Amino acid sequence: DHGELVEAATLRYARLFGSRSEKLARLAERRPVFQRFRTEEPHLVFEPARERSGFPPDWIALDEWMPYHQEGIQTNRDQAIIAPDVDTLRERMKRFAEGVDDPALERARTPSGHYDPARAREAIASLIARGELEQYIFPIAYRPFDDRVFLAHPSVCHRPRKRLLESGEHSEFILVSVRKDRGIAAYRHFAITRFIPDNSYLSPRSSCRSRAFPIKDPVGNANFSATCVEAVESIVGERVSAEELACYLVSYLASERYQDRFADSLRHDYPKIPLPRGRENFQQRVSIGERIKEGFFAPQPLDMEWTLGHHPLKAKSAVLELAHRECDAYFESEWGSLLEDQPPESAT
DNA sequence: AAAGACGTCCAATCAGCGAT
DNA sequence: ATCGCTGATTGGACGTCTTT
Repeated sequence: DHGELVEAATLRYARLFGSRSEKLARLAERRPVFQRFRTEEPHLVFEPARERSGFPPDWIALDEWMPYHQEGIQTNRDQAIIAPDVDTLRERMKRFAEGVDDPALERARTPSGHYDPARAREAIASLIARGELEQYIFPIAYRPFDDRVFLAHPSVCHRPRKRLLESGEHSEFILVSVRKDRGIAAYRHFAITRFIPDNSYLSPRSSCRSRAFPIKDPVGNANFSATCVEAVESIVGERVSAEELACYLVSYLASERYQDRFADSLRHDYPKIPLPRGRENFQQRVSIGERIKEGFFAPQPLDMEWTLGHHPLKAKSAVLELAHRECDAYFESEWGSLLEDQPPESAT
């Protein structure tokens, strides 16, 4: 028996950046390097207190807005079963079935605890023999602005996500986000795709997997909770479609202002979005969201550096850039008071 | 049993940096 | 120019638990 805990230990935190000598110099300085902090209920996390308050309590989490959501495709054999087009994939699968040499098939020929190449080869051969191979070839949003096709057959694809494929068939577009992210890079984990996303669409890190929120569920119904739809409709005063609701959410999710302001919360769970203030607010946000959506599907003539998820990109569509600015400006005008929210006093 | 969720861990590769 | 080191990136393996 060590008695009851009377006093918590003093916790101090520092993270140093730079070269070795810079770090040593920083450590050698007299002034304190470490930041003291207190842990906070309920989780008593060993991290300095959040700099800012999180989402306001009445904002609604994305997974509440859109009840059907799933992780993206995880093939475990990208090289073999993902291809730029159907012909390439079909020919490659023929080579796989026939045992013809092809460096792209190396993974598919390597056994692992969860994968038997011999069985996979048999399964593919039989698909080809029955003329059914193409029934399993689907488009995939592999990486940002890099759509491809993949073979959604369980013999070769670790997680083909059958239900997600069905959703994708019904959905005009799909929102892509993540549940959490431990990294230190800015939170930029939001995209709109035409096809169902790969698990690593936003980031290859397994702790930060992409999740698809299709606007229609696997059956083809609007993928929005009845509660949320009713709440929005009573505020707006008329029926709203799945597309409109999705665009409304997009007008928040795509804003870098929003992403930066709530970065701490976004690292721990899904984004949250408030109900609209009124009819006009809803309509304006829907129209901003529509332009963001168009921007994601437009050609990319702008030579500029930006980040989507953890992927640095070198080109951007002019439509998207304009819509992003519009998004930020609107967020600022609507939620300026939240942006001014000062960090709590931190002891040093 | 299969599919889904969600972690840890791993290997290959590469970039930056200071030292040799 | 090369070497060793750190750390990030990338694509994946797999354990464990839950849900279907």
